[in-house]
Amino acid sequence: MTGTSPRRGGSTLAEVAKAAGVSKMTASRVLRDASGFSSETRDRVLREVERLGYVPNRLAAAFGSDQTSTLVGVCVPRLTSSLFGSVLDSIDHTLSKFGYQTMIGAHEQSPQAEESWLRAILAWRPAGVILSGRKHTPGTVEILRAQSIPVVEIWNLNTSPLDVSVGFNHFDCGYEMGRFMLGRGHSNIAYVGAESNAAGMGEVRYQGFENALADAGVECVAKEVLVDRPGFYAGFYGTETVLSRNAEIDSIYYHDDTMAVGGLFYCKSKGMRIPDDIAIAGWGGMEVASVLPERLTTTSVTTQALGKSAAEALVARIREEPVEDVLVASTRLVPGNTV
Amino acid sequence: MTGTSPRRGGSTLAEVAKAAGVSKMTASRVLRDASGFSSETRDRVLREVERLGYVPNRLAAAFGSDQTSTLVGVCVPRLTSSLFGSVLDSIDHTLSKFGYQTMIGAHEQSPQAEESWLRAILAWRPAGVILSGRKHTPGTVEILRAQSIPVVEIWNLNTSPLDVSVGFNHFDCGYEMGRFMLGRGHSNIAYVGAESNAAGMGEVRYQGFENALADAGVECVAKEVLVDRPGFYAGFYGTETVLSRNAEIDSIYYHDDTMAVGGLFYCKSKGMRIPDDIAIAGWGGMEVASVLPERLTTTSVTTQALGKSAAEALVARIREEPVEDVLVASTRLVPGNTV
DNA sequence: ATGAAAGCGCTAACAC
DNA sequence: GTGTTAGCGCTTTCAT
Repeated sequence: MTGTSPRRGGSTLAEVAKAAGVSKMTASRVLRDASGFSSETRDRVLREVERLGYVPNRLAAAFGSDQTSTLVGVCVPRLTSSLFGSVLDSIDHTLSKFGYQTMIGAHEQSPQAEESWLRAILAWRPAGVILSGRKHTPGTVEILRAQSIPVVEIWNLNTSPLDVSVGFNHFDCGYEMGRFMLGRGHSNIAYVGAESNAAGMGEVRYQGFENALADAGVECVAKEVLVDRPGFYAGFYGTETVLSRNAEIDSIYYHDDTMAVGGLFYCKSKGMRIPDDIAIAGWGGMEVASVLPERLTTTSVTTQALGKSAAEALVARIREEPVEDVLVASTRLVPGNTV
Repeated sequence: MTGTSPRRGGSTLAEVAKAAGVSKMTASRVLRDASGFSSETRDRVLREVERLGYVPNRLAAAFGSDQTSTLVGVCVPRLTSSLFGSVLDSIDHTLSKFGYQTMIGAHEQSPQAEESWLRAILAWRPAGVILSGRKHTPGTVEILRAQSIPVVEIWNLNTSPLDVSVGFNHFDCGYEMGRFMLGRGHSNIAYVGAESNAAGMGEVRYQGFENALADAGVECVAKEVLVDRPGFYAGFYGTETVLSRNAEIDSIYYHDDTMAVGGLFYCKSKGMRIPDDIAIAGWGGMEVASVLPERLTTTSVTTQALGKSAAEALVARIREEPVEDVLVASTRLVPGNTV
C-alpha cells in the first residue's frame, strides 16, 4: 500500500457521526436499524452516509462484536455441472435473501482439497458452512467440531451427519432404476460412470442399482467408471469402451443424463435401435433430454429444492432454531422410451 | 449468542504465544512465515498451534492492519450455465492458488441486483472484484470509483473499462458467423436468442451478425429473443415460434450452442434436413455438440483462459503490478456441417 | 434518545 | 531474534 493513497473504504462511522453531529453509537444504531434514535436524527445520519459515500466495514463489525460474520462457505465438487450449478444457485439465492454472503470452493471430489479450502474459510469466522458429499478427512471433521460451527452436508443423504444433512437418496434412485430395467426384460445390464477423484459421489447410486439386480439374481455384466469428469463425451466413449468389451450388453445405466445422452448418440451412430438393441437410462432429469426425439428414461431430481432446504437449514442452525437433522430432497423415476 | 458457549474459533494468538512461552508478535511472525525467529521457536509455536487447534482470525488481521482482505467478489449472470460455470471455475481455481477466497453473486443480468450485491460485498473490504458484462448502474460505477478498488470486467470486451477488461469479442463472433452463413449461400437468415433480463449480454453478438448481413445488403428476416434463460428448451420452442411466423427462413443463428441444439432437434423432429432445408449455427463450442451426429457449426470460446486471465489480471492489479487494460480471450469459428 | 469508555485479535513500527 | 506499544472501526455495556 502506498502511503499517499487514502484509507480504502473511504469514510468511517466516526466521520459520518461527526458530520451529522451525533456520536458514533447513535450513527451505528441508525445504520443497523436498531432503536434508540429520533426520526430526525435518522434522516441527518442517512444524509451524511449518502453524501460521504460511507460503506460500512463489516470486518470491524464482525471482529469487534460477536466474532461471527454473515459469510457462509459453500463447497461443491465442481462449478461446471448444471446440477451442482443449480444447487449452488439456489443456495446462494436463499442465503442472500437472509443477508448472508456466499464464499465458494470447488474440491472436485478431493477431501484433501476440501480440508485446505475449509481452513482458509474458517479463518473468516463464517456463520456456517455447506459441504458436499459424505467423505471428509479426519482433519476436516475435527476442525469443524472444534469450531462448533453449523454445518450442512448436501447431495448425499447421510443418516449420521456431522450436523445436518440435506440430500438425495442415491441408493434408492439406483435401486429403483435397477428394478425398472429388470422389469422391462433386460438382463445383460451394464453401468457406465465417471469420477474425477476418489471420493466417489456416484458410487452409492451404483450400489443401489447393483443391489436391485442382485435381489433378482442378476449380475451387472459390466461396470465402467472412467477417471474423468461426467459429461457428454465421457458417456460417448465410455459406451464405446464397454460395448467393445462385451457385445452381449442390452442395457446401460449411466452416472447421469449427460453421460446417457452421450451414450445414446454413440449407440445411434452405430445403428443400434433404442431401446430394442440397447436400453439407456440416466439420472438427473436434465434439460437437454427435453429436446431429444427419444424421451430419456431418467430420475428427475429437485436440485433447486435441495439448495433451498440446505440454505434454510443452515440459517435455522445459525439462529439456533430447531432443525431436522436429516432432510431428503425428492427424486422421481421418469419412464421414457429409452428403456 | 449464549453466554455459556466458548468464543467461536477457539484459541487466540495470545494463548498460543503464552503456551509457547513467546510474545504474540513472535507467534504472529511464525504463523505468517515472516522472518525473525529461530527454528526452535518456530517448532515450539507450531506445536502449540497444533495442540490447541488454533485457527487464525483473518477478520482481526485484515481489519487491524491494512484494511484489506484476501476476499474477492465475483459476480456472474448465473451459475447454471456451463460457460459461466467454466469461467467461474477457472477464476476460483486461479484465485485460490494466489491465496484469495472467492465470494460469489449471481445477478441474472440485472444491474440493480449487481449493485446491491456489490454493496454487501464491499463491506468486507475485498481485495478486488470481478464483474460480468458492461452494463452497471451509475451507483455501481460511483461506489467502485470511491473505493478505488481493483475491478475486472469480464465476458464482454470493453475498450473503455472501469479498470481492466477481459472478454470475448462478441461483435466479431457475430460478424464472422454472419459472413460465414452468407458465404454458404443462405439469404433468409434468422436469429434466435434469449435474455432473462434487460442487460442484454447476447445483444452485441447479434449486432455483429446483423452488420455482416447489412454489409452484404441482406436483412435479417426474423429476430426472436425470448424472455427466458438460454437453454435447450428455449432453443426448441424459439425455433418453433420463429419458423411458424416465417416459412421462408433457411438458416438460424442462435444465442449459444444449447439453443442451437434445441433448434436442431426441433427442425429434425419436423423432418427438415440440415443444412439443406435449414442451416443452424451456435456459439460457445459446448461439449454437448461433440456427441451429435451433426458437427455443429459454432464459435468455440476459451472460457478457461478467460477466467484465468481475469483472475491473474486482478491479482496483478491488487499487487500494483503493470496490467494490460484490455485483454481479449480468443474465439474461433469452427465450421461443421450444419451450415 | 443519546453518549463515553472499553475491548474484540491482530500486526506495523519501533525498541532492545 | 524477540518484545512492547498502539491502534485499526466497530459494537457492547453502562451511564445519563
